[in-house]
Amino acid sequence: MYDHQDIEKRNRLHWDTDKVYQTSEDVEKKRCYSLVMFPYPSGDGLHIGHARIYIGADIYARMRRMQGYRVLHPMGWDAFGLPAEGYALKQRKHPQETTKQNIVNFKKQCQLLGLSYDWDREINTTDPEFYKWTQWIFLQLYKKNLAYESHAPVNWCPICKTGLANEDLSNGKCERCDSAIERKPLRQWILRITEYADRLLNDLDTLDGWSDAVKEVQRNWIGRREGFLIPFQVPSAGASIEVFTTRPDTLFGCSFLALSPESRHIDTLLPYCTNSTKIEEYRRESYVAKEDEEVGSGVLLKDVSAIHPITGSTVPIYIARYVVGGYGTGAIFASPAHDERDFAFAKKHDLPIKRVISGDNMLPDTETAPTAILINSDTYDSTPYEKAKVVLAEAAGGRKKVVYRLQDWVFSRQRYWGEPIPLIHCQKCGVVPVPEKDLPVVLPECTSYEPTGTGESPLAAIEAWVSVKCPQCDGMGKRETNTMPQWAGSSWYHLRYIDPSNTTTLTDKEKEKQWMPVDIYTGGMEHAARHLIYARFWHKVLFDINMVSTSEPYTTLKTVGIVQAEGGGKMSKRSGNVVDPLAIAEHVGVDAVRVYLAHIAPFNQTVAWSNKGVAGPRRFLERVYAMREKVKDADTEEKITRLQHQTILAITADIEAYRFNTAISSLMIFTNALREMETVPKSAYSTLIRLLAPFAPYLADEIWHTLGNETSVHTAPFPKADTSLAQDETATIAVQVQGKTRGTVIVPRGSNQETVLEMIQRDTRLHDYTAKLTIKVFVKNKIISFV
RNA sequence: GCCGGAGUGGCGGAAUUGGUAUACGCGCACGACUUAAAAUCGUGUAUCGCAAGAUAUGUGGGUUCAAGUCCCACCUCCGGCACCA
Repeated sequence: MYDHQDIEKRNRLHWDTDKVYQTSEDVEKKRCYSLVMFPYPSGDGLHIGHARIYIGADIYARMRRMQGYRVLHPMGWDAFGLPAEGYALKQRKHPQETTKQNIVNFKKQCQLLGLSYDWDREINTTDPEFYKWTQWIFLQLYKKNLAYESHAPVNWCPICKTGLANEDLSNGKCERCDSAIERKPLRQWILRITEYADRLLNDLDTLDGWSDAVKEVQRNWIGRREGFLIPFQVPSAGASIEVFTTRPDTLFGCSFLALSPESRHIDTLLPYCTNSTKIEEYRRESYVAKEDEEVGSGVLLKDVSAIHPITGSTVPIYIARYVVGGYGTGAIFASPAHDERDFAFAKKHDLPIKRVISGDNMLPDTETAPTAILINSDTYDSTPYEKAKVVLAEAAGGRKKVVYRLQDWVFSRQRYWGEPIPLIHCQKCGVVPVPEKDLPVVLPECTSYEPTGTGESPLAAIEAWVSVKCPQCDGMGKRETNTMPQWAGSSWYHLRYIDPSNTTTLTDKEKEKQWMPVDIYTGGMEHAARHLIYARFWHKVLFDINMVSTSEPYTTLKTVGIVQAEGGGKMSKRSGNVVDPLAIAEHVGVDAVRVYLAHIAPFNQTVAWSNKGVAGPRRFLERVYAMREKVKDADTEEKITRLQHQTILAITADIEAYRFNTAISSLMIFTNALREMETVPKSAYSTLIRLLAPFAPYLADEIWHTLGNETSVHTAPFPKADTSLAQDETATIAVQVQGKTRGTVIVPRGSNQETVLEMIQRDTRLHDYTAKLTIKVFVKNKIISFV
């Protein structure tokens, strides 16, 4: 038995003092920027999910380093935001203090796991020297008119007491505290991400290293739809309502208009309605959080009506919650026979349901025809419906319009623990950006930082901080008191690792060119529609202002599968089934935990933890360790040489593709082969140890030193395969009869059909099977098939 | 409902372009060592069958000399989005 704790301690010390993982800046070398999604340093410390991500990326980075690449493999802390602030509130401490403690703990845990980060490049989003540049980027967005102030209703979490972006919701609830979301008109800073929607969508096609799963999530999230804007006049109010539709072909089936409660048209029409009280009441209710919305709810706007743009007939107008405010124009025309929701509404309010497309409708007991045509549509009858879309849209005075499900990014939070938005409100000059020389705008110290719930940030109460001279007119101004969301720092942090202590710019341009884009980015799937969209957005903005040299930040993306509790299901403190990787490591050693996680399943696949399973990798490592006593300087048998080169090929390819599970299998097969030998040739063993090094860095380095090496195995060259030596000299040919495999014959590699037949004839059993049959197919080195 | 992903032994899983299904590991069984147990080492382990052999990759079809892999239909599970017009 090896003493893992002793080995880990000594080698950690040696790695540290010898700076084994320092980033090489030698531009002659091939480069590898291996980035992991940095964590929010939670009070609970590093969990098994973190471990799986970090270990995977670490295995990759370690192999690249040994292969002679200059490797940038850094780590940092995403420490602003609601979770950090919530934790501090619970502890009744200042977030600055708890964050600091948590980072110390988290960093120690990373080091225990043997992760080969270059700690000289550690970053922290809450460090003023870091968020100075987060604020700087905000100013660039502001200058480019990509940040704007709005008073429109936004998602409001009554528990977190802050406005939230759409991305922060899950099933209409607060993603953090699961409480029902309200709509609240609020002064907000919003980023115009929709301006970049098409580029965010189209450039997905250039990301060959991303999985289709992630790209699909992003495509769906962006939700690009092509349709038309159709104007409906409301003469009595002198107004015109534009509706968005993808189905102008159903215009003749229009039986009402529906407006979202958030539609500005409501304000215009309200004075002309005789039931304005009821409408206002309905509207007010819409802002309150709802568990289950009643199907078909809505109120008629009495005594105002619209004119159908083609037929000229009168169309009633409703206020209805099923129309989403932020999508399209927040107003629709309803064609109940051809839309499920319109149908439900029409049924409830007793409105006409008129079929206008043959076969395509929501009415029961009808079939859907593939080549539908218009019916009940006056002179347009018989027009194919696809064609009718354009024809009727034109007839109605409509125009083409592209809309997105993606909405602009609500970027301000009414909370304390975030980057202050670097703007000043001046009575005379309006909104004035903080001059770049005055950055960072440092988050003020305070004793009480609880959220107020009034729609104002706690910062608003810190008079001494808020009051500031206007940079333009020198008059009295007030600082913007909203802070940035949690996702700000992570939208650009990959650039700071490149040049973490630069005081004049966010990252040196020359260095940026040396390292960007990130070669391989490893993290959780849960960031597919949030961090990964935000970061791509900011990166494109930085590209447009010539701060970065590529339009995409991350070339290859690897997402990790969830580690479930023993026997399946979610780990939770409540069920007491949380697996602490470091507690397990204390018993079996870090290396065994690493090998276990690598071997257990494909990296991106969900997997259940097994306490028993982790014993296997320890056994394996123990065997590798024990074998060193049989190692002698000796010639290697051909068989072993061949297997060795095959193993190198397999493992190299597997690590490159994040197939760690099969890499470990190959390593075990090679180990088992060596174990059968009386004496193990030193060269083979040395190869084994270097192949093992990325997976089990502690034990590998320990053994490496006992083999007489002075320096670390982690700076030793990774084994290179000789393809010609990896070739088998024989081939096993499957003999199939009528599609069934009846046996095999072994022949020299590359043998022709005649040789194979000869071998079959020597085997009486196979000979009997095949004697009267003819050869249908012969594939060299693989198969011979008789019928 | 829409969009993705996946169904292979008792369990986690393996299988270049269709070419010997079940590698590797866990578990289990038996054996060796031991007074004994643990650990370790060895052997075996898809199912049925004494055997020859037959049957097996979610279900049902199809293409092919040959299908886990390709095509069609369906079922189940997981993830994402969801009153998005």
